[in-house]
Amino acid sequence: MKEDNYFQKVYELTRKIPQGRVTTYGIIATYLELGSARMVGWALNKSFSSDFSVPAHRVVNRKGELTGRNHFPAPDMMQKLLEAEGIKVVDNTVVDFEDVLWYP
DNA sequence: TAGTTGACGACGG
DNA sequence: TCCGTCGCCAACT
Repeated sequence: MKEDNYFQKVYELTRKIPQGRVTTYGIIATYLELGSARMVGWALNKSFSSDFSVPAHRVVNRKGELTGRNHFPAPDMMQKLLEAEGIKVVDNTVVDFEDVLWYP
């Protein structure tokens, strides 16, 4: 079990996302120099199997859409978690996306 | 060992 | 402006 691989870096950065804020796969990929946003999605997918403490619901695509909700235990879990933090979600998309967007 | 998949992003028509 | 295609790179089968 390597703790210093890029998967762990994604988890660590995701945990740093403040409550009530969101970020995108592309931002994480660029910040960690992963080379591809798909790697971030893959890492977060695996995060459910390795570490449930990763707030993956705060990571969306560049449009602000909750594309990852289908990979949660419940499809509406992601939206409920975001709304619980004060983020408005309509039609699986974050309202005022740029306003709540967080940069590392 | 090689091919396919995948929670995306950028670019072109 | 919207839709389709290509590229990214590691994990899985």
